[in-house]
Amino acid sequence: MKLKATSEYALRILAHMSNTNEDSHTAKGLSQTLNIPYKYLTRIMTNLGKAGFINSTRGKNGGFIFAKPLEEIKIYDILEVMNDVNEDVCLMGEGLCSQGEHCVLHESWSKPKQLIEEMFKNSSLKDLQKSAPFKA
Amino acid sequence: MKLKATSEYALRILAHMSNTNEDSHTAKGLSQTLNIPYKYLTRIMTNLGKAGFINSTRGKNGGFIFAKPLEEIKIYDILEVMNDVNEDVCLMGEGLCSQGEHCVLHESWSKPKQLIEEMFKNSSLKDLQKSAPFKA
DNA sequence: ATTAATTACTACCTTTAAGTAGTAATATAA
DNA sequence: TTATATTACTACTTAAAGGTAGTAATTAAT
Ligand code: SF4
Ligand code: SF4
Repeated sequence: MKLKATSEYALRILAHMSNTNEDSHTAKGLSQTLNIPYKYLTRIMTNLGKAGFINSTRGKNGGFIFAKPLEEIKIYDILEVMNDVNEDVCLMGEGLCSQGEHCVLHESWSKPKQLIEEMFKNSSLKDLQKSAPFKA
Repeated sequence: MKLKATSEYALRILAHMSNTNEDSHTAKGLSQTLNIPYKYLTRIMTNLGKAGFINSTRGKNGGFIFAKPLEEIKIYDILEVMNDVNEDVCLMGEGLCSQGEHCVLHESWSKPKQLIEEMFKNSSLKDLQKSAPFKA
């Protein structure tokens, strides 16, 4: 049970950005601070920009800043952009189950999954702000 | 939140085997019934055999049968063999968090994860027997 | 203008999971 | 003993995720 690397990176980046009061962050700085490969990070940043979470300015003194209030960026939205959401998946595959009957594991699998999904939908970067205790 | 295809296949196969009272199942039959690519399935079966879950006999009338009582085959064991367990992973990566403090999402992420893991550890194929309502 | 610092884009490389192909080994039955 | 039905093994191919390299575009400072 694990998000993909790209999602973890995105969350780390955005959580860290929301954590600090610097108004602008450079790819270089984020890469070093958060230990994420520079080139890979820049691609993620571009995607986060296209998704409307952050704005970027190029050139000297350039960097990234949030494009909207932190409470409007839900964790779920981030995972969606990273192509990392899988709702309603049977633990044995997809579309396997005949409707009506459920195997004994169904609830124990789908309930906790739903809890996590709800959490992702209900929490925003605002919630993470000042609360992500990174080492770096 | 999703197991890898190989794990899903393995669960489907074993759940189905435990579901039917045929004493032996062939790769061909399982492949057709469960809609799993034949060649891929045979490799999975070999692994399940090496893991000690099933026995195989080759040649005419050959096939696969369980190697031990269903209650001794835990879901978790199957996922372990399929290399699909990830305990104690932070939602932002690994080894990131400074000890002692936790971010606001930690519990909402790790608690449900733990529930699922416990379920995997506590339930066996015996539990799935006669309870997996497959279409096929 | 020139230079330096930055993001954006395009294309490639590597690794891992998923899937396929061919053949060898084994067991049964005719 | 030959044919047939099966699993086991080895090697390849494909697809997707993760990661790298080089260069173009943009901005600001000098
Ligand atoms: S009931 Fe069991 S087999 Fe059916 S969808 Fe739920 S987990 Fe899958
Ligand atoms: S507290 Fe938050 S950042 Fe730290 S390990 Fe838990 S989920 Fe990750």
